[in-house]
Amino acid sequence: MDAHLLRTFVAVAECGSFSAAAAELGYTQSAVSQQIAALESNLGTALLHRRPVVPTPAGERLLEHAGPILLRLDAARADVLRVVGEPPGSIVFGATPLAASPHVARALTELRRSRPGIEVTFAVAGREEVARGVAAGEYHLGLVDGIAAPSDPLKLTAHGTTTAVQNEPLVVALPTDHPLARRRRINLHDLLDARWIDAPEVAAPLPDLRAATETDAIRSTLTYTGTDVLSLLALVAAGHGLAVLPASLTLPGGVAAVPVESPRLVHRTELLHGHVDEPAATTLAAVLADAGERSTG
Amino acid sequence: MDAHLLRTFVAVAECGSFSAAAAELGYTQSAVSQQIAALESNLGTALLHRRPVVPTPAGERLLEHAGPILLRLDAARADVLRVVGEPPGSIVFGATPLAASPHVARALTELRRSRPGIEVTFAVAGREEVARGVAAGEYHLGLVDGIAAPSDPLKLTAHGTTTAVQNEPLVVALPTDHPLARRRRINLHDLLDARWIDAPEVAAPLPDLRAATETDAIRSTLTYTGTDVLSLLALVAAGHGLAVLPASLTLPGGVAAVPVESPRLVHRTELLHGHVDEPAATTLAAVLADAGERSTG
DNA sequence: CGCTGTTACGCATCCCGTAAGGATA
DNA sequence: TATCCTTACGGGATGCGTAACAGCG
Repeated sequence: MDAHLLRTFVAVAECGSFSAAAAELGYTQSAVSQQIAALESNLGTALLHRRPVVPTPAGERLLEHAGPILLRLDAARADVLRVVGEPPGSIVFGATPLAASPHVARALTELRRSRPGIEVTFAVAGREEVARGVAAGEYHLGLVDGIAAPSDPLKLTAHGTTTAVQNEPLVVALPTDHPLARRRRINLHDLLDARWIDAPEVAAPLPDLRAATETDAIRSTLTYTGTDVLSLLALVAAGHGLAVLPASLTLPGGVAAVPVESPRLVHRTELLHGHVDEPAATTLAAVLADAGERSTG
Repeated sequence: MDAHLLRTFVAVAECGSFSAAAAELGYTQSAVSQQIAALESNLGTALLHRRPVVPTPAGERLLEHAGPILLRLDAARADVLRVVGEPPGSIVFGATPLAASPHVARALTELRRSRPGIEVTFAVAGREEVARGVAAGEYHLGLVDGIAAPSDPLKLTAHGTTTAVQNEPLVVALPTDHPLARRRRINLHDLLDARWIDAPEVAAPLPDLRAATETDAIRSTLTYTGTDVLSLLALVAAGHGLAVLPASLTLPGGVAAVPVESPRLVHRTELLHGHVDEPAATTLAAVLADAGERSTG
């Protein structure tokens, strides 16, 4: 099970085509075919159906491992190089939208204080991209949000250190003219029939809500893949569907927020960093966590 | 960064010798030398000092990643093979000592109920061994204990699914004639000057206590590497040192238990399992967790 | 000198690319 | 027939082992 075999296997599975994967990886179709054959022979089982190219159950299982393994290999390399290389002249800071908005200003203040004159780049991206980028050394620090049971960690495929920065309650965002908009609190089980907006990057991902409510009844007719929270809120205000958001978000007109009472969930923010940035990251995490404590009581 | 290069790197680092690692892996010394050279050239930095053979800082960092990567590769293979292979005719159940004693009987009852007539093997081993064995498919199920902040997960390098089974308070075990033995509760910070027994497999590991108390003052003059709890308690009764244990443990004469009030820590037990055993594991986890709830209030 | 790691060199293997073959729509 | 994956085959690179060499006690 060589690493590059896993890499091409992932590429083939993602592309759904040997030839497309070959083009993407710079191989010939023949080489890709041979590599997949080698992997299947090594494991003694078929991993892909052909025509169409779809993973077998065994292939699905391997896919679950392959991504994290390859990520960790990149993380290992990045980590070793960080030990050897000089400290970076600038800091690249990745954050998911719902993590960035409450924390970016404070993080910048702390970074300016601890490393005067240093150049900082903020990049807002999706959860997987931030986790991957921090592991691979492209970002020095990352802030990732998500929902979880109270005190549970986020389920990230992260390979550096993760530090909890903030836990805060959740709210359901709904149009102000929605019949439930004036409720004092709400139970997600009462909203199983509602229409949800599937906005995995700027709201609680629906799969997480399904897991938390232990049902797959939560359904959506509108998917929003962007990273701009205001756009999502405009959709909510226009009645296209509901979304679960952190309570601290300041909402524009037309959108009401009702605290989620059950199931017990929190919006959690975690700071990720590679090993070498550890001292700076520790104080940064402390500052952010302290701010989180104060703002959420 | 090929997987087998990592494997030989780990072996060399563990053996502290190229030739010993070569013997262990079935290579010649020359091959090992070439492999390490290839890895170092690939990463562009030295990983090992020679004579004596000791990891460089970069090598230390790589070592932190290499173990989990190799484990995960084994886990991936085991997982794929489980999908393909037939369901096992017998179940191998691994557990750490402090996880086994309260749960083994109940787990056996549940396994007998869910799979009548099935043959079950219980193996008591260290934390790393159980986590590794479950990932590699040698054990079908594993119970691992450890200490953690309340609701925090254990820090294991596990690659299957982990489910919390029990959280319970901690006690300090001390001889009945110890001056603090009649206290109603105790703060670990008051015991920094005490003498501790370093028994990582049958008591709270001292490094965890140091991390929790945020000091490295906790020191030990006696190490116990076995997996028999009673032997440790005999050492405690004889005044050789203190140990932190789960509160539910029934203590023999000569040993007193004082609840730990601060820092806030719990003794946590988690069930590990590979993917394929999921249905059985889920109900087993539920049964164990239910029992834990009842026994600890 | 004895031990251990490195370097040189030859050989087997592996792996990719080219090109031909076969299966499916 | 067109597309896509597989197979056959050749050449280059890789990687191991043998053996000679070099540093350290």
